[in-house]
Amino acid sequence: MTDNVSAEQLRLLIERIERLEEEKRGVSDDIKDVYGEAKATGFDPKIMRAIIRLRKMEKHQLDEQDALLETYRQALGMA
Amino acid sequence: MTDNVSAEQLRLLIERIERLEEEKRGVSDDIKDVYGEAKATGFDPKIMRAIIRLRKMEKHQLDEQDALLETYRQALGMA
Amino acid sequence: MTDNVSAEQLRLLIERIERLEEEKRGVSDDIKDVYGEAKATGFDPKIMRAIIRLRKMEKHQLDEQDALLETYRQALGMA
Amino acid sequence: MTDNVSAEQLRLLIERIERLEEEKRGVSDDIKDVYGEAKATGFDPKIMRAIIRLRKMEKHQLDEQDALLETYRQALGMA
DNA sequence: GACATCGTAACCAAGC
DNA sequence: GCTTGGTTACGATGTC
Repeated sequence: MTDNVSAEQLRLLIERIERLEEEKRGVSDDIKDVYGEAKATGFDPKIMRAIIRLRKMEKHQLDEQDALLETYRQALGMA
Repeated sequence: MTDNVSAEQLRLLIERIERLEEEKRGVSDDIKDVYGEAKATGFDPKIMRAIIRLRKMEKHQLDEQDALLETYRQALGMA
Repeated sequence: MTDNVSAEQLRLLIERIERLEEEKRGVSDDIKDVYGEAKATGFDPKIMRAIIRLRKMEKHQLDEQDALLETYRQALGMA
Repeated sequence: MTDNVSAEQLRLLIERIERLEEEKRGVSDDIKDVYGEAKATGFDPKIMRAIIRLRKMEKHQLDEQDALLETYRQALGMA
């Protein structure tokens, strides 16, 4: 870790991460823009967020139920 | 903040928090004990956790739906 | 788990856990309240948390961590 | 929102947001992958995060924070 | 004993 | 400016 090769490796990894985080921030900004656009069109962002959260939760709950079912199957030895 | 009164206040607040955190750790340990007991009785903790998570999510989703409904009512001016 | 006795046992265990988790949430809320009180008195919660963390942390762990961080910084040429 | 045109608009906006959020999740996963890669190479992800945080942080903020923390420590009689 | 996953806690930013 | 929601980071737990 003290030699130059490792330092260079570390630098590259960190820069890759920083670039990806920037990209991520960009997407976040895009999302914010869409909310702004929606608001300008007359929709209430708060309601939109609630709907999206609910849709996500419904999906998530389905996944959970599947996982639970699978867990039971394994517990019962039904590979 | 530099005087003794404030320092004493700060010390008391911090000690209260530390005591509460200890109490919290105690409850966490109790929970762990119940899982241990359940396991010893032959139940699978993993399944139990899945069930509890699901029950919590179901409740949470009901709350969300209520909140959404309320949001709509407000948006429509139906206090 | 298939017979009624086991099902009843399981139900009781799960309810005990759910009750304990609720209790735990209560203590967490108490902690939050103390922080709120501290903030209202003029103390900075963020710094308070840092202090509590410090008091909890073994000193030598702290030193180790600082040393490692320093090593990395030097490797990257950060003053 | 009550007529079909608005409902359709709303649907499109929500789907755009959901698509962007998925994209964002993808980038987050990429970041996680890089950390995993770094770990496999022998670097400590925790320290890497600390470095990235440092690089992001304005230096004077850092100094201020240290000074304040020091003030509190002295007030509490922590060496 | 190391890895991955999950749950929790802290931090931050946005909205009211 | 205060509060709330979202995100990130950390620690613990269970697994392989």
